[in-house]
Amino acid sequence: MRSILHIDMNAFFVSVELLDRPDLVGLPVVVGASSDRGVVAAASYEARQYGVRSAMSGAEAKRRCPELIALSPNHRKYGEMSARVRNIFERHTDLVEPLALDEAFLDVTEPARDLHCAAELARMIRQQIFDELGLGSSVGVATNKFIAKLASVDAKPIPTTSGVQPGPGVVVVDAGSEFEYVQRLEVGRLWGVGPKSREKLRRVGIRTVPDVTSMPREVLRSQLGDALTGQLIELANGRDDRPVVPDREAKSIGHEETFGSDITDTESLHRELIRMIDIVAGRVRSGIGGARTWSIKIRLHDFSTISRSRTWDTPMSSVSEVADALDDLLIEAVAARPVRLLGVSASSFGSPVEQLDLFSSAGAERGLRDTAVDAVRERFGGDAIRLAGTLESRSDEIPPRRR
DNA sequence: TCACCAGTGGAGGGTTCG
DNA sequence: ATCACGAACCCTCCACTG
Repeated sequence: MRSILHIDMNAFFVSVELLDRPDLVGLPVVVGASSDRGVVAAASYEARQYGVRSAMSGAEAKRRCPELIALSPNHRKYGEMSARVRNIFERHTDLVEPLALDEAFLDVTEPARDLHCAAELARMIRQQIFDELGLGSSVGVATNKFIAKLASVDAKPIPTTSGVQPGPGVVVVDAGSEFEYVQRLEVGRLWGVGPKSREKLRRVGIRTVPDVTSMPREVLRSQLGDALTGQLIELANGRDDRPVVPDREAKSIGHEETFGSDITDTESLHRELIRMIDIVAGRVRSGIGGARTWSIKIRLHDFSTISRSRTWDTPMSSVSEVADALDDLLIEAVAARPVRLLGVSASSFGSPVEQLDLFSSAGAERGLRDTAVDAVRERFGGDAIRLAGTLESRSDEIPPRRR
């Protein structure tokens, strides 16, 4: 029997900001949404009393709470604080799996023999986070990841119209009561069921978790496919044997941007492509070195999305070689239509095979050049060198659409 | 020549989550 | 027309291999 904790920081981005702004404690504060086009990244519980939620547009949030205070985000600060929180986790176990900056699973089966020891440990960790960092958190304690994650929601503070109730902080779901615990839920709360799957399930009369457990497997499979069906049945029964995996390796690295206004000319498109490959290639080189598969993602004016990819036999990280191949795919796929978004991503990582490059002098030169570019940027900053293809017409650059 | 099997991997489209 | 971004994962089709 495992002991799993799901720890979730309360209103993380806002709470971190308030450490530097104690004058704002107790007020409706959000991070993000500083312009009307932006969205709320995090909301204080006081703001939530007004119905302000994360992912809400800034305009909507201001409408619900006119005296709302909007702070601009500072991701570096959140990353640093997240590392300090993680540090506290790692005093208690090596089995820490971060889900996001503000969330992690801990497998504490080793230090805590049963769930009640685990709950004691959870209270200690919460206390340490509060004492050392001044931040609030909520913990779910259970025998598996899914139930622990659900329980941490129940551990949260409760915003009501008459004030913020503290919330229990730690919630334990006892071994053996997992099934009962999930039966009360709506089907959309199951991990992997988003708006699309929910609608499919609704069409065959499934709205709640008990509906899932009473439905023949074949009906589910016809709607959702094999993988999701298997997972759904497990979760609906309160079972989840996924392990806590620390140090998950990234399987892809990408970058995408929505343009301030749609791009219509091939020249600008080409320039943006090079710029994005350059960004991704830099991250790829600083990681494992190269990637065999490079993909582009295109969103057209009408929101339709196209992806194209090319896979090489050996890992690639040379901007110009990748660009040569992707540019053809891009021009062909776009077919002169207006482009709203462009993205580049790399996957199938491996270290580039040096010997192969050395036999082609052109390849070797390119490899050396990219490495030299990285070295200069390391010393003088990211803007010290920009690829020639991205230099033209900085003046007519369109402002970013977001924020 | 056709059909089949199982496994693998690429391509392209899509969903979900934070 | 739900907002943008980054990442993981899934499905289907298809080609190739033995």
